[in-house]
Amino acid sequence: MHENDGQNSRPSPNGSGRIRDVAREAGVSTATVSRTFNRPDSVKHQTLERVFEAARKLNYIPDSAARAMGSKVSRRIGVLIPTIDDSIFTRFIGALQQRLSKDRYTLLVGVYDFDPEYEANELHSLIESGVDGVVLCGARRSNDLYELLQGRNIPFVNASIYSPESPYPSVGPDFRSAAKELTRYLLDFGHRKIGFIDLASDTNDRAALRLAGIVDALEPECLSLPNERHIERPLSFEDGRIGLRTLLEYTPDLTAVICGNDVFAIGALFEAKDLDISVPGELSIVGFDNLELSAQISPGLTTVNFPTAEMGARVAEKLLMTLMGKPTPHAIHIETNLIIRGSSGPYRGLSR
Amino acid sequence: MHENDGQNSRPSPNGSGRIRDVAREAGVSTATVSRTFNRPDSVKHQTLERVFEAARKLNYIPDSAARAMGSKVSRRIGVLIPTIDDSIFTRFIGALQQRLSKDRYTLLVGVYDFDPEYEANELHSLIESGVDGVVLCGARRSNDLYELLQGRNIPFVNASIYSPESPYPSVGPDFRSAAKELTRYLLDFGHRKIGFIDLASDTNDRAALRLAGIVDALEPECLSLPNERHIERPLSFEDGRIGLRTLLEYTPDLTAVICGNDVFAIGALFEAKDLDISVPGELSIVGFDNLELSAQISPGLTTVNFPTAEMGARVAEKLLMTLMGKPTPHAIHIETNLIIRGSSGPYRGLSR
DNA sequence: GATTATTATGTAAACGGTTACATTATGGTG
DNA sequence: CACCATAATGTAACCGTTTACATAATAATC
Repeated sequence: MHENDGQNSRPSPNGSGRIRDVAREAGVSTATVSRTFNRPDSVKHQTLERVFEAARKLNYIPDSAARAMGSKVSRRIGVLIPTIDDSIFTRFIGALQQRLSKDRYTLLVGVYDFDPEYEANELHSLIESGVDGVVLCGARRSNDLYELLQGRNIPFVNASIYSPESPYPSVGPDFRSAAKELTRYLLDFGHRKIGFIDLASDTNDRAALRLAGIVDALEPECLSLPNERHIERPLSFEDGRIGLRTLLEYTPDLTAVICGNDVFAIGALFEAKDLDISVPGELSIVGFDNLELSAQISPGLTTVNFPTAEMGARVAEKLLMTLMGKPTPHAIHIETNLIIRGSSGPYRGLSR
Repeated sequence: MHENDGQNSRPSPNGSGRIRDVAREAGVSTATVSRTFNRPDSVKHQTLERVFEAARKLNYIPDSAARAMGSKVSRRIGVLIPTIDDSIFTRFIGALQQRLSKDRYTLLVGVYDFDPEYEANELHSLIESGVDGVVLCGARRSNDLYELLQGRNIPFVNASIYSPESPYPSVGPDFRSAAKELTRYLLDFGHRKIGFIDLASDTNDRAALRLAGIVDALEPECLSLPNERHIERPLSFEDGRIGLRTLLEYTPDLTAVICGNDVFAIGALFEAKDLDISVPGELSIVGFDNLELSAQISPGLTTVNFPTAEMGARVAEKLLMTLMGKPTPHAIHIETNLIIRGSSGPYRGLSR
């Protein structure tokens, strides 16, 4: 009864009405074709085969825009990252992607260059693309953005930060504790004049937390972090070099530098080499993140391992749960651990 | 005459029928709202204002899926890159993105890990997302993919390769000539035992071209590149190290290594340092790409500068032209240039 | 001021799927 | 075998825009 009527069965002139073509070819209705792809177990085995065969024959690729329209769901997740030039973030989105694709979700990436205004733009653009959920980095951002998401009922997760006290869900490390631990490690080596290079802490809460953690460790020793020993720079190897030079300018007897991430730290390491400062003999340099490069370089970089791949998987899972209406922990802690390599050691006196 | 009728003017329960809400609020038809955003000069100034005001008030964000459905155009471009872990590609997509956004196009990125099968999957997924155009890397891929694109009339550009003789449009450097020039540079220093580390040349035409270029330079000198001096590895610093170790195992009197990209080269540089081989005294190491890191490291890496940011802009422009139906050159050449730094020099004899 | 060209807006039919609901086939029971 | 529960499929409305075409407003011309 459902066979081709033979008179209008050309597979559409150039690609229009496409699910209909498959339906006609297989001799079923469009609803059945749709079900075949979306809920195969609700379709009789034999019909399934016919539809698959027809789809294959016609080279059918469903139109996700139409799907999104029809179903009110796009199966797309958006993620906003501050930069794509730090492999810590590419690892993260790689892991996100991988986990999401298992549930047939697709990832849309927006990059905002650490600029809150771009971040807002990119979020709008993600929403325009119809994402079902959003992943953000950190928690510090304009209230407007949170309201935008909540107003549209778009679930989201703040990644890269662990903030149980925040009203918003989060998955990430406790940078404050990690920074404290790292600083303690340096203090135990006898370092007293410690410098700090990081991103701008006013727009970046991770940087602010690292700063707080350092102060946490310094205070019991009656030490502090004066302004001239706290440098904020944009992110690049070169800025790590600049950071170190600036620190040394004001504090020539500096004995240790904490860098908010390994990019700065590696830059500082290069600069130390060029300045003929022996590491760790005269200067200890430590970082955050544990990039692949940090293990390769020599001396190896002492750093705080930040398992962003694991974080990506956890974030994805949390978001997927939320999308399925299942409850999830409000804040998930990602463990970091101190990795000690050759770039740090006891203070051994200056040769400068 | 078009004012609210007052009885069903609630701004939609939770976000449905949205362009209608703006239309109602502004007292115009949905067509006018649509025109307001898409061809503002076809709308009377005063109406424009009213619509913008209404849109702002209702926090209107158009639904791009619906737009795509209605207009048959998504204003999305897809790009397929082999990896996101090499900053040469992040620079590239950054530049692409930037140029495309000027024309209000959005970029969708797919990563295929140098695996042709993934590449096919990702291309399907891009098409499913309704991209208006596609950017690929290199030209060597299954015919099916080309047919898929052509069958659907989706314009595309092969980036990272300059192939005027290919039937497909391309924008990129001439790796063969560049490799030849780089090799000549080493030969002129007296190097005769040269090793080569690169990606797998069977699936990667850029690697194949670099290989060909090296051979081009060696042949006139009656030299060749025996198998044991040609290593193919996946892409990572560690694989650069492995590559160098393997080369030295079979050819202990190696005097120079050409790496297909700077990641390998930097890995090799690290390995040389760990093996106490002086660079460039005992061994010259050169690469391709000119990463930020290659200038920072010491010794600085001699390499072939590959302006991927420029390439991104050119690729974007070519694709945009094509989308507007304007003719473009079939193949565009991106200039590379040799950057000489400290990692290469005359052969000065072994201490091994 | 009637007529015509031009500009601004409205009307309604697509676009390609999904899905609630209706209908038909299938299989199990007494 | 009539009856009913269940499984499989079909019908058609709907999602939020765009756009061809129709119509209304405005400007230009005589």
